Amino acid sequence: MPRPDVSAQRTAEILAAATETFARLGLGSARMEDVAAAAGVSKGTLYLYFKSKDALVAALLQALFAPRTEALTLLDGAGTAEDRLTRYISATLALLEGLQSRISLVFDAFALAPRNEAVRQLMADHLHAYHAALVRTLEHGVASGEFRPVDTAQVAALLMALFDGLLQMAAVDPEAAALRTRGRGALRFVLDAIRRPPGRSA
Amino acid sequence: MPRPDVSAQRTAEILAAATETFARLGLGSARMEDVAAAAGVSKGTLYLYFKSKDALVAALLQALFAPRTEALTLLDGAGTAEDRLTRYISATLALLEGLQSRISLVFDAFALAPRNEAVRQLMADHLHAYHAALVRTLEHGVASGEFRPVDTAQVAALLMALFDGLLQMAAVDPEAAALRTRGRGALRFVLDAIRRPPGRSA
Amino acid sequence: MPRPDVSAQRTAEILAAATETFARLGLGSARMEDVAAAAGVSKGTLYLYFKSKDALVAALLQALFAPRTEALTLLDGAGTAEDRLTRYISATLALLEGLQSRISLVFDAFALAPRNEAVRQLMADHLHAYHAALVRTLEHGVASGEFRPVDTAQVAALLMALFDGLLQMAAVDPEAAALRTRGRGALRFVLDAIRRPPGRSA
Amino acid sequence: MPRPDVSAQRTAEILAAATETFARLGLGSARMEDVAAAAGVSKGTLYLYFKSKDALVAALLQALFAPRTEALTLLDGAGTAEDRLTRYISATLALLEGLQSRISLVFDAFALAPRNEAVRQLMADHLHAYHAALVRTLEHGVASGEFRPVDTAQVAALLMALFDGLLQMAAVDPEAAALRTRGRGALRFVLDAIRRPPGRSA
DNA sequence: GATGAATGAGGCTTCATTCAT
DNA sequence: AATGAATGAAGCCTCATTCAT
Repeated sequence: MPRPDVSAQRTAEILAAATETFARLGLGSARMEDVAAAAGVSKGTLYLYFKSKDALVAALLQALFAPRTEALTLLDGAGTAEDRLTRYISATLALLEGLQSRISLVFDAFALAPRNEAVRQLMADHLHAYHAALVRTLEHGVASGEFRPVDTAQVAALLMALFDGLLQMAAVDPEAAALRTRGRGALRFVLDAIRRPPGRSA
Repeated sequence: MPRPDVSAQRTAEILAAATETFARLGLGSARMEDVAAAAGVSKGTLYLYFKSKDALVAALLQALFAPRTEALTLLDGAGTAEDRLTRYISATLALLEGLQSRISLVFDAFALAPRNEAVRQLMADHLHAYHAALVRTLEHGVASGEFRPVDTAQVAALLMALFDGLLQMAAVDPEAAALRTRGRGALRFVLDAIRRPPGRSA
Repeated sequence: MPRPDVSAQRTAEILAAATETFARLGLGSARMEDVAAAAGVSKGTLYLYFKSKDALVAALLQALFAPRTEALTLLDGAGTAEDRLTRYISATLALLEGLQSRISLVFDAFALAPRNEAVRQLMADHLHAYHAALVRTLEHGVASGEFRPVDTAQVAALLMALFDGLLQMAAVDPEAAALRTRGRGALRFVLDAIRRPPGRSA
Repeated sequence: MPRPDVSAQRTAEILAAATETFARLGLGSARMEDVAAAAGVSKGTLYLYFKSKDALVAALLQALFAPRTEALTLLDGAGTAEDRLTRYISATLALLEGLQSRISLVFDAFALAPRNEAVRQLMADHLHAYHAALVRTLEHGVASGEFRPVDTAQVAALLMALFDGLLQMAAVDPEAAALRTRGRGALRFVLDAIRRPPGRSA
């Protein structure tokens, strides 16, 4: 009776412990010893699962961004463009709130990006996928007559900037509630601005 | 008669060299040796002007945010609210473009904030002043009939998020031109959304 | 009826793998993991057959020197002293050529000797047996009138130095052919020098 | 009044301490901490003078072989070929006796050579220079009629092997006196063998 | 003030060895 | 017997900081 894949489980445990530890202490200041302690294993064990601190960080950041990238599929789901945007933003805001405690990792990642090709690639890929999905949705809305014929690339960038910016603000001044409120408010603001006035279409 | 304050000049030189060096190598990775070399002084001299690496970093971040805070005075200048916002954004975008090469410092600062009270305070103060100035300007616009009666706090947060978010995106995918273009586009978008329709007021 | 001693066979396999691995990577740099991989067993298994890395090394070096010590019996065989020396040298040169790829082990052993009593003893025993056998043979040659009445201890030391020295040179500058050629040349040189001139005895 | 070149002196001190320490404990087992303690400096200081343990070892081995290479100039001095060989061997034997306590370094070096290009090059260069100088001297002796027309390359190799072999034997069984005695005996033996019989030339 | 050699605490990583399965 | 995951001691190296000159 073989044990369940101990290796994969242990990998996940270490990744979770590393995420918590690096978020708490910072990518640069957290020591591998801290991660080991948090994971309840010895320092040496860490190196059975990850080649180096750098590799652990890379894996961790990948895991950190994966759900955000996955949430993008909501933008290609069913319903009006506005439905999709609303649904996506709800999901993302929930993610970001769950991220709250690990938020400094995102900034560590941004700070690291210019000097770490793996990290830079990871984030660039995420941002491009993000932008492309938003553009698709906005174009769908424009084509269906839901939205005015706006510059979709521009508005997509604006939306991204908006939400990333909110995240940034939340990091410095964490009023947990505000993030969700402001996020929804920001979306409503943009939708109001691009929505085709109902009467005009007649 | 003592020479003009040589000390102050040397302090500024070190600060400039530190800014360049920390931006290039990262707050965590840059060594005091690197800063000394960039400043053209010895390592020991650094400690005559700054008590420690932490103190140097704090001073540097303060200097980094100072011009952005100063630019806020443009929001309280003369002219319509739209004039002021436009003027302020132009100045800020110019600052940000000048910051381009030091952009990762901002992320380092954000990453550091949760674990360094001095840094956190610095950034919180900046954000609060920023927000307050925007709110004042927006309220002025609403009062003067320039803007529709929007939730000024909400729109102020939105504008801040917008510009910080653009900065963040520029860091990962630096199309130098895009920052200014997108910045102006974003402002226009928001202004279009909040501007009172000219005919309606009649 | 138990199978033929599986243990002994496994021990030999591990020893062979260890020899190859330690020769390739060096006594100090090769890891038990490397040996295990080369032997096709797990790391743990190594410790079932050898108490420690040190014990494995000791066993390995013993095995490395054993054939050289065994070859000494050729010096006590039948024939003239010159026959015996020639026969012995041929066998030894063959051994050394077979050793070629493991030659660095010999130097590792020499380097280890002053700090490892077991190794020092092993090598000292070998050298003493070697010297004694050469002296016996040379004395036989002198007694039989084959050789001039040389200082046999001195010539024995010289012969040993000669062959070990050739081995050393081969390690740094491995012209495979040279070892055998130079070895035979060296023996001939010495034999020419100590052989009693044929005419003189009349 | 500038101090005498402190740096060079400190470099030499560290090199001396490293030589002693590595010889005593072995290249692989000695820790940088041991070297630092022997040199009377801190671990960090070592790295101001040598980039890494490897670099320190390389420098040390270079310094170890340098005097032996320099002694080769004696082979190109004045006098008969026999004079020169005798003079060279005396000098070398003196060196080797002085080397006695550091002899295991030589074997460490031989063991390292196949896996460390810098070391291999160093030793190969030394051996080639050594061989070339011996050949020149022997050819001079042959040309002047001092020596029989022997195969000089072969005899040169033989002489080198002889002395290196004696060194090797001394390492395992260090009878300090023996080295010098055996060394001179070996040289005399070879000279007797290659010297042109005085009567024959008539 | 200025220097830069020296320090040593501390981090990352390796690897011989153990032991539960 | 065999395994290989886990351990943790120990080594190399870095770098913020000090201080004698």
